[in-house]
Amino acid sequence: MATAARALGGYGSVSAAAKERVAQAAKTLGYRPNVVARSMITGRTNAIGVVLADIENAFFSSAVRGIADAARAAGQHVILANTDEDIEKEHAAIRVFVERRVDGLIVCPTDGTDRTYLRGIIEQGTPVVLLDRRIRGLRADSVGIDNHRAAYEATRYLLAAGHERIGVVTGTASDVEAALHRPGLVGVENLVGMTGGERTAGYRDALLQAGIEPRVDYVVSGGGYRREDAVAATKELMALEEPPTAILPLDSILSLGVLQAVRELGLRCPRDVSVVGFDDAEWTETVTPPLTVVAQPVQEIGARALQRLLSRIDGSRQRPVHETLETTLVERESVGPPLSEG
Amino acid sequence: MATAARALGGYGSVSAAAKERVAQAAKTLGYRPNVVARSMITGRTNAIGVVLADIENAFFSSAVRGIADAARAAGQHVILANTDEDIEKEHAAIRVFVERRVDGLIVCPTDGTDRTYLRGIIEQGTPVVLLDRRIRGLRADSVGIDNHRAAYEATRYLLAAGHERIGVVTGTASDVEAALHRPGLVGVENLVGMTGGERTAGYRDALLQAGIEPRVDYVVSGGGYRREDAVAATKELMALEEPPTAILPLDSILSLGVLQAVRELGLRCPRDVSVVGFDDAEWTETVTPPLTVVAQPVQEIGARALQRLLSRIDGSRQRPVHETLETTLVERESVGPPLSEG
DNA sequence: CTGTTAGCGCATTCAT
DNA sequence: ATGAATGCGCTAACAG
Repeated sequence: MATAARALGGYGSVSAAAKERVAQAAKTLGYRPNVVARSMITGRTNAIGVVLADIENAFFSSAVRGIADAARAAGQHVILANTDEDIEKEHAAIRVFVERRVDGLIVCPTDGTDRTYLRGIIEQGTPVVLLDRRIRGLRADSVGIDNHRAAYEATRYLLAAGHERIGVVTGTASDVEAALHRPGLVGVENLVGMTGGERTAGYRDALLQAGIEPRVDYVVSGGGYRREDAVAATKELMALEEPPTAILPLDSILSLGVLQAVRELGLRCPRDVSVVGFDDAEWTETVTPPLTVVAQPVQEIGARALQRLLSRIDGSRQRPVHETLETTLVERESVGPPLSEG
Repeated sequence: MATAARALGGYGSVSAAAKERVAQAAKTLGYRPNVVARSMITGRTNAIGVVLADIENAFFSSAVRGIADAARAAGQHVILANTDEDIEKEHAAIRVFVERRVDGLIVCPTDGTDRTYLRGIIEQGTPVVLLDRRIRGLRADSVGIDNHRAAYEATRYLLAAGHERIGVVTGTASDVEAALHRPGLVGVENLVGMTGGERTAGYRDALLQAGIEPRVDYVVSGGGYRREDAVAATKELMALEEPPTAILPLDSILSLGVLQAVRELGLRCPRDVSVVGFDDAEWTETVTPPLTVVAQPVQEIGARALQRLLSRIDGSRQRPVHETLETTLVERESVGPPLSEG
């Protein structure tokens, strides 16, 4: 009888009495609904796919934590895929997820992602929310921070401390690196889906507003987002004829690299170089000196992304919204006055 | 015709010619197999559930990375659940996973897990592999390190440096804390599923072997696995009449707390206190001083756990094996000679 | 409100 | 080697 099914499935209308009896019977029989069969009918799997660069990276693991908590509250499951910033892996992961019939996707696209692939997925009916990165011209919500503004404020903070020669250590993929090196840093913000681009633009504009001409050789990238890359980049920076007196690494791993390079060069922070990092990792107040950072509400970014995805899954058809959460500049001890010429 | 199904599903026998034609037709029609329907028939979902305390913790995110890589190679998907060391959440997560018909489970049980719950799951037919922690009397494989030996060696290293008063900062849940405080630390290793217990036993035995009587007041727990707990625990330790000259924090977050406390107390490491931590987190060589640690091959632990799970899923019925991977003592600069009495 | 019927898309019999 | 028929466990649509 279908009444039993209705009672157990929680749909249609069932009398309270019947519902009670069915629940009782189900318990004694040890009945467990078959979720797979249900999914086949309803077309919903209650699973959402999360596609990111690397779960080992603290930024992503915090984001996933936020997503997972919100998902659990909504009865959704989180499936994970790492891309290592590799576009092939990203596409493969997404393809497999839609084949698996996930209800929706949260993706943090790799630098320079082509927007057409994701466009196809969306048009085909799988809702997508972008996390951290944002792709212009794509009908997808996104949740992140105002990267331009965050970098702008960090730079102004350094400027206010008296620094005029400020270096940036970024982790741009090599194929867009060239674009990063145009005179005056013109157009960096247009690099597709690049937080690094937007942040560099914020840095540039703060400089410009202070009447300082941005120097191309002050923006360096080690090629990847690994610490060794940042170490090399920092050494390159400090080997310049006029080395910067302050450095702005664009994520937490890069900050670690900058700090390491500073130490390896026999320099001291903040006496010889000041540093303002991105992301308030667990170790930021334990390193020497405690690191001043731009903190993002990472868990909340994840939670909001899931929220947005849910409303899309529930059929929301409003035009894409780009949600931007507030960052905080956490002042610690890695910024001091610039070293006077010596 | 069933031939098409056979060709696409890759089972039964099909002539090469037919296979070719079917593949062609499938491509032009844009056919995508319905994984959900397939799962209903085969009973396999190609998904494995991973249950751990907190994905934000570097140990777990590395383990998940290892699991995910191995899973991808095997065509399996990884579903995540965080328990926050809460037994209720752990049970709930596991229940939902088996209801979802995952092919298997990798679980890192919370301290003091009752073994009966998992036993039920296993007997009911879902393979389980334990990660990091291990539960005696449970018919499940486990993958981790030799906790006793790792702590034993770390302690001997400290002993060799001349330390005789060595403190331990652990993160035991409060309900088993009492057991940690028996005179002579007798029986700590029997605490169910506790890496902390085994490690404390290793510490105790190294002391004993050196002819030093273990002191109960040198083993402290802040109650949880948070940094603040370790800060408090360390301060408690250093406030003793005869404070230890070296400290052994039992995981990376706790190490951070110990380092922070040392600094807040105005002490210097290793001049005033030496420290040997567990787990080679990304920041260990960037803090001051670079931290000497017992490193575990965490990604590999995850990968091996998945491997073991797969062979169980494929029907292996051999008796449970407990796999133990090698640890490495990474010497850096946080250990020096003990501070002479003064 | 409840019972009956049909069918989701596939894998697996059984024939041929 | 192939085609036809059956059923996995459930929900949806319809009748009563």
